[in-house]
Amino acid sequence: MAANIHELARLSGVSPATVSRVFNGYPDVSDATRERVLEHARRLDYTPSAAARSLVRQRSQLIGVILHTGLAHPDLQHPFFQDVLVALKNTVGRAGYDLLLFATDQPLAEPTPHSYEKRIRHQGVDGVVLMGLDTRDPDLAKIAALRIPTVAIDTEIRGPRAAAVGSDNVAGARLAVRHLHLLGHTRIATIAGPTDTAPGADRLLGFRQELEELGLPAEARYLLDGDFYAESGYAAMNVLLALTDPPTAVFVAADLMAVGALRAIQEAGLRCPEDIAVVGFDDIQIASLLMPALTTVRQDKGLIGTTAAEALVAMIDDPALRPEAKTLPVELVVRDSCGSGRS
Amino acid sequence: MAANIHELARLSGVSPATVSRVFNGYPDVSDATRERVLEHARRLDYTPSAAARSLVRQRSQLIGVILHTGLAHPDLQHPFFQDVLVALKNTVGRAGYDLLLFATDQPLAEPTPHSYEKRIRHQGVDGVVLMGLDTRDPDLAKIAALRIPTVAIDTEIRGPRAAAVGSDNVAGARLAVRHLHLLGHTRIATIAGPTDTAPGADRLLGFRQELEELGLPAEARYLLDGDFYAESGYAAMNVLLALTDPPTAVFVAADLMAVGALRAIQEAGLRCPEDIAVVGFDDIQIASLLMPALTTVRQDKGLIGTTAAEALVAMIDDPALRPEAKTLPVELVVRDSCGSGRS
DNA sequence: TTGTAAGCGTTATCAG
DNA sequence: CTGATAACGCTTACAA
Repeated sequence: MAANIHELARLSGVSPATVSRVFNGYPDVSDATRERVLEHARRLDYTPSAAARSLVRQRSQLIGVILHTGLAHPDLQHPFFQDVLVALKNTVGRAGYDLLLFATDQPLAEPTPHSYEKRIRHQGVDGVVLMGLDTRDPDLAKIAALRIPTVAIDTEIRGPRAAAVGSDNVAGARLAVRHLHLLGHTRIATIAGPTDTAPGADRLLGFRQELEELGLPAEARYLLDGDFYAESGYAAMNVLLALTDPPTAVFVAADLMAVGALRAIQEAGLRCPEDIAVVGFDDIQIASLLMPALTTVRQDKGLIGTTAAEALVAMIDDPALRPEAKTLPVELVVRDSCGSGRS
Repeated sequence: MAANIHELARLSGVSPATVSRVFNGYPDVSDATRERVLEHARRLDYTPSAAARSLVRQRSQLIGVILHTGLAHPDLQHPFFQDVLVALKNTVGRAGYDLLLFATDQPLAEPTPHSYEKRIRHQGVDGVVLMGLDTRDPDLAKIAALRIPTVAIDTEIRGPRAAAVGSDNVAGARLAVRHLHLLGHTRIATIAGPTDTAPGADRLLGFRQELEELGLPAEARYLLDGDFYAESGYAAMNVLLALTDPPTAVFVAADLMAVGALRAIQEAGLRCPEDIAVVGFDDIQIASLLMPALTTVRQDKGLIGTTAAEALVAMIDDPALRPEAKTLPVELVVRDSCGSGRS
């Protein structure tokens, strides 16, 4: 059915080698020959086989993407990842790569490769992008040891060919806290993300650092845990509101959690920002349309994806390149949920 | 570096053919041999090459996923698609397939395959999933003509090996309208999705059908267009509110648009549901945490993904299987945004 | 500028 | 139960 290079060569009256040259853009083919081959290719609707090409070239033109989608952290479902994925897809696409999304890591029939690290080698991907992996995920080290160009998003990673890309979570958290303090708040709480993720840990770190710099105490009861998802923000805020001396402001480490927090506030008959100010993190699509519009720390998700893609392609192109971690700037977007100062 | 089957065969003292048998789970290998091969494989950390295997088997164990991510419809960014993608990934993963996410279709260097249809053939994917394609996208027909097992999500498609999977959008819309009418509403508007998408068109159709069945007029000024995203819901609702006789209820064809609509209502100093009732569609993660909690038509996104995956795998396994369109049931989830009846 | 031929790492067919 | 051997479709020296 599908024509191959021999068939096309035969019809064009040339050798397969010449056809190959044409399709790989080699200059040393006469224009006449090139035209003839291209013409026949069009008629045959010829498309070279990626498998055959990968085999001989030892290059797959594939970027493996690993998203941890365990039950505990269904990360692909977090809006953050979609934006990054789109940017990634577009940028590597421009460089001639496609994305291979690794499917479940549940054990399959025995001899089938199932660990991420095996799958990476099995598919012979030219580069790897890691998203949503816990900082201490055992796969991290195994993958880094592969010496395949790797970029980890929002995760620390060490290895000769591995780089991390992420937002400046510490600075972002500090920005948020500082802003709240500037507005007059001193009883500032946080609803943190999981501390076994880099964003979770770093945003908490920034929260503490800024509190300390401002001379404010970091009280344990003002320090709640969430999982980055909406329900956990709702639950945590309810705990805060039940305190005898609830905070007047809360730094919520993710917008999605802030949605839940906002609801808890309103359900309690309180108002945001009058009774309690909220600052989120991420600037997801709906942040500006919530009531009140959410003040938040904006991550440039597109830039994260683009940066990761570019770093990856650069590493693939230059085997000697030693990757460096990239921390991208964030920005405080002031809207209504933090009010304009304590009255 | 990476050991191949010959190396492993040599070390194990058998032929490559036997190693192949072991790794493909053929029964006709003595236990002793099998053990020996497996043992050496472990020591070598051997992983078979997907490219070589695809080449000889003419099977890639890859499912191509195409998401239309044009500027007009950044569909991957819609929460709906993430959930579907996760379910898809898990289900096909269990059957031994990985997902190939096709990157940008912007033209690349000339001879490189760039149209989706070419890329599908280039990669030799065993099946294709289409998401977010407009009903009349020209790629649709080309892909369907490929005779590669294909499943289109939320898009009509015709072809011997192509099936559509989607929610019952018509029934869902009717459910919503009927519910509003039951609550006493007669001036019911809709903020529709793009009518060149199946969900957009069908939800509008259902809206109209139910209105007609209820003997209610479908007035043009109560019929607004949106693009499934939040901002468009905000804009459309503002138009509705500016009418001299605004509707008392609105069926919004997507939850994300409903978020915007809710904000417009509140900004106008009106209350939902007291002044205007809202019913959404999708039941996205935050729907239950909005204020008011959103009444909506729930799609089972996981089921859509799973169903698509299963249909695809079934088609791949059985070349004679004629696919049939699958329309999955939806469910009205009553929360607070529609009130409990007109007072 | 073009052709020949070897080889990329597997699997499948056919003997034994 | 196991081993040769011939593909699979392409690229790439090396020759011409």
